Amino acid sequence: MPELPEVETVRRGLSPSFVGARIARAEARRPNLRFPFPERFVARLEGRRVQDLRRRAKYLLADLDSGETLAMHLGMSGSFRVEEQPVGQFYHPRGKPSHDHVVFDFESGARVVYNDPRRFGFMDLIETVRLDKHPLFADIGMEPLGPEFNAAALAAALEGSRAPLKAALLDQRRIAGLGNIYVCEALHDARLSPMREAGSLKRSETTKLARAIKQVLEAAIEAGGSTLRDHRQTDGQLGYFQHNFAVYDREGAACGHTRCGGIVSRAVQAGRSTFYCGACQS
DNA sequence: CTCGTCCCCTGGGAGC
DNA sequence: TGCTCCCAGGGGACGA
Repeated sequence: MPELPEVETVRRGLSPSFVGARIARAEARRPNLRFPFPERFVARLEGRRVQDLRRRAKYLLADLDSGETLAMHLGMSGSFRVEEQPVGQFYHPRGKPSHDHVVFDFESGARVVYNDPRRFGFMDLIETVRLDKHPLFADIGMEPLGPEFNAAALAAALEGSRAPLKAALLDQRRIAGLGNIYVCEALHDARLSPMREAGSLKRSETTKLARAIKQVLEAAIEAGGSTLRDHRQTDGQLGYFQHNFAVYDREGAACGHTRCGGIVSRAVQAGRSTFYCGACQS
């Protein structure tokens, strides 16, 4: 599910519950998600106050007053929901598995539940001062909404890459937080072919692309992210940026660019769908 | 190194 | 209805 805009939407939704709050009780309802939970996971959470809730790439980072940071990745299907009035312990509609895997009960009485049917998400506890050097974060590239991101920085990140543009933009070591949806959308916005060799862009093209990436991400955050099936804002609301997709999941539809007249195509790159307009993206 | 392929897992939708 | 097959927002482990 979640790319940068969805994770940022979740961060904003969770902040009122997390920041400044103390975790009175935590619960992991299984030993692992994609990876095992860290040693003594629950014990290291209980009694801790959350000092800040940040985002880096597609990770949520809750800084605890113990000097550790709870790093959370939502994988493909992870979501959080906030229950001001906890609904109950093991509510399984129609007996189906709930996929509620982690529960945070705060002193305030608020409950935050992490749900993840596919369990591609994971959580870890990392010493805060060493976070940037941790293997999960050491190689992650620049934030596209950060102050250091511009056409020159993008050009530098793509320089020398012989990979298709699509694959290079998905590579978290070059740029952080982009996924399949927003890469497709940004490339269409910038009228660049996903098949272009990443290192071959001219300066005018990296300028257009940098602008498109920022614009698409900001618009998606504004819309509360995109809900294809799983993504919810933490209050249960759907995101609605999917209604603004120009190409993603729109194979056969008309290209929205003025006077283009092209049709959206689907191709497979690196095992994943790429949506683009062959008429105006070059 | 850098690239492409496969795989982890569950559920939803299409097609028969 | 109920199969079966295909596909899905991420990214780590491989092998070439």
